Amino acid sequence: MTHENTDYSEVLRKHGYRVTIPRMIVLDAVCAHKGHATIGDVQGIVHDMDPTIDRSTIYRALDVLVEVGLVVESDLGHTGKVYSIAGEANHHHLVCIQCGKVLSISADMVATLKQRIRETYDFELQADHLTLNGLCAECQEKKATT
Amino acid sequence: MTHENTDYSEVLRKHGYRVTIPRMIVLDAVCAHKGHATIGDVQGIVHDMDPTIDRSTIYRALDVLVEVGLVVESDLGHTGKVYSIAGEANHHHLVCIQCGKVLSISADMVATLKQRIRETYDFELQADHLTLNGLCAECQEKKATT
DNA sequence: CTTTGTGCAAACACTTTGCAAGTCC
DNA sequence: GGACTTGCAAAGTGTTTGCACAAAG
Repeated sequence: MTHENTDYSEVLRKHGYRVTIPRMIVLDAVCAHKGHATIGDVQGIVHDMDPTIDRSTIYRALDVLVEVGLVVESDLGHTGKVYSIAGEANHHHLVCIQCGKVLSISADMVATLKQRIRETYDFELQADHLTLNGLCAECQEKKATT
Repeated sequence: MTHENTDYSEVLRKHGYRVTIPRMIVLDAVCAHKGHATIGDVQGIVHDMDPTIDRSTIYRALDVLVEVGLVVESDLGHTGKVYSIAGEANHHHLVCIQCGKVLSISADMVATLKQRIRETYDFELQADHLTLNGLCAECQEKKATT
């Protein structure tokens, strides 16, 4: 569930990258902020752990972590890019285009759609962190009242 | 098909906005660039029509047009925000997270999912311009070969 | 004639880059 | 020791804002 057991050092080395403290901290930060961490979130957490780590380093570390596959980058639209530990439970997101609220839905909800799209278009929907936009219950009401 | 027949002047006025040349041109630009226009696209087209129109004006005009509902703003992730004329045919998008390619799929493809999500979560998926991320055929191969 | 919209320029937030010093292997 | 990384500071990007002038109703 955490990344403690995964040999992330190994993964980095395998890709020719070095294992450094800033990278560990950035990885920890993404892990700590369970769920989706915006760049802002990550920067905040990293800053708490070690204020000397530079913003640019965080950007570069995230790039590396995404490239080696330890971290997944998704785009929830409203919020900008978000980062999460790879290999977490499969789940998708309903993002309200009005208020930005995020709901999680189980992967099997979209399983049939996924298969139909694969068959018809030879297009493989994202396994985890698929994002679906729309209106949440409250914002539907707000819109109706207007 | 174009916005010629719609009384867009009326729509603007109804919302308390004035009908101005820059706004018309921005609307024309979105309309001209059939499909999804990025902000860059719009700026380019507008600049061609009238180079004196300022960037800031375009941003403001788009905001207004989206607010009154003449233009729809969606977020395809990779490309950033895109704009399209409201009321065009319903269709959704498959966006490749690798190469950014965009495929269109018909609305009824997701109809059942849409209904299930409405029933289960009281969440109304976007009627048009829903965006689904994943890997296109080519990028699946590329990834497999790697 | 009053209110709203525009162009300009400056401010802004966010991200990227170049480089010397520091760190990992 | 040599190559990769970092921090710093500076340069980009793309977007927003304040304000005097122009235009719409």
